Amino acid sequence: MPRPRQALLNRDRIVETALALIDADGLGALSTRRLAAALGVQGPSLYNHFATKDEILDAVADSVTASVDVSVFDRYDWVEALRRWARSYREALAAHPNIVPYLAQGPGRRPAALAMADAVYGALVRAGWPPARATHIGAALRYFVAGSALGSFARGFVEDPELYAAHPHLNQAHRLRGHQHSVDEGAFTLGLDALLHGLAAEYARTVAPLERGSGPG
Amino acid sequence: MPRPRQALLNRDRIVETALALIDADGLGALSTRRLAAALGVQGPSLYNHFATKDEILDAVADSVTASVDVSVFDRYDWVEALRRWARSYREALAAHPNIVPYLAQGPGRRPAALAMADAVYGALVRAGWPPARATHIGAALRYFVAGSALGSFARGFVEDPELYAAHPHLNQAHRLRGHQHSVDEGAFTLGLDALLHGLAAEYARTVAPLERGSGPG
DNA sequence: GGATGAAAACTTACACCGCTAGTTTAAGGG
DNA sequence: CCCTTAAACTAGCGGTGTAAGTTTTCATCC
Repeated sequence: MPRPRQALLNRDRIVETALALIDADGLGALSTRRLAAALGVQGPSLYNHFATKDEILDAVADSVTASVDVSVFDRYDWVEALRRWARSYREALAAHPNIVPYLAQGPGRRPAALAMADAVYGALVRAGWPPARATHIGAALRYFVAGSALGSFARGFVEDPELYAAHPHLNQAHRLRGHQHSVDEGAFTLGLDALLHGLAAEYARTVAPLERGSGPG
Repeated sequence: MPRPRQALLNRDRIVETALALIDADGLGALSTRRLAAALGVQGPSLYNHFATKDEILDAVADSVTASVDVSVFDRYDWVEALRRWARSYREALAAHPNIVPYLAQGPGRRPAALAMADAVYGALVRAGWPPARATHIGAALRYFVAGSALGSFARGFVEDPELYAAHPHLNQAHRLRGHQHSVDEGAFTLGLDALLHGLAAEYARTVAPLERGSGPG
């Protein structure tokens, strides 16, 4: 089949299908030939639309990042905005956990990831945090969110009671998988609350005193 | 070459060499053939010592986990123990960042990872945290540590000023790579302090009141 | 409106991948 | 001493990313 009258592929369709395959079978199971087959096409045809497989993965990763709500930074104070952003970020990643190891390498050159970094950093500086501190806070939150989405904590444990016999405190660990959602959710909420609580305390101690009277007016 | 008089391979040598290759060239660059070549041997010979490549990676991951200091849980109160454990954990991972995506999938059946989970969970329960809460705390800390080691935050940004021109707050982002260590370290310290501060606050509110008078005596 | 060049599919092919099967020889136990 | 097991080998299978070159169609310009 030479050039068809109606193009069979376009970047969006490739990205959508790739994400679906990654969700279904994992990052390792995505090959150019399998992806092409799912699109009704031969493997090398993809290279008319993307230069490398990594470029496809970049586009997939950015499509996930794009679904994170960063508008919260315009509508809430920095603590509440961070809380809502972190939740939205985690939801976006948890919906596609298999792409997280790739995505977590950093924003690189992905536009949605850069826009998100910009929004977070900007909001923190606007709130009065010194630039270096704002960077640290953004990084710390990203650490936590990425870690929480990277692999389910609960799914990391095997459903085999015998395995835990030698470990005195893990005798219930084989049940974790059954409570995966509540474990992962509870850990995330606890950690996020603790992090924000701690950050608010530092803000009150180091930033707020300087802010008083330095506002507009 | 048939069975040699002196065995050329053993599991430890394979694991060491694999870790060195992963450190040097990344997880993706480790192939059985390359690993074998580095050991002066043909690819399939590895399968006399490990059943699959994943089994090799499991052993590599566990050798990294094994260097985490969990003795702190016997020597310090829970807050200080968590702080020191998290630092030791992060140091271990940050020394071999390329294996982290694999390792972060959870303990699975790896003995050192299980021993670590046991120590953390046991110490928290001993301190009076309810079991479910202890699980959450261990998970939250692991999220944060794994996220921080997964990819350097600073290294996630490209050293190309033009890329950030469109983002009003990122005009200094291209300098992040140059301050990688201080950025990553600062973010980790800030986040860890905030997390522990928040946890201590919740402990004082919910656990400590019950502990009073319920100790051995 | 016919020539021209780019675009989008194709086929073929290369080097590499994880791993299996079968072979050879040495080591070690009865 | 024999026999099993172990540890290296070679050969090879099906799969991978992607480069190269082919064919045909579409869009554009004189």
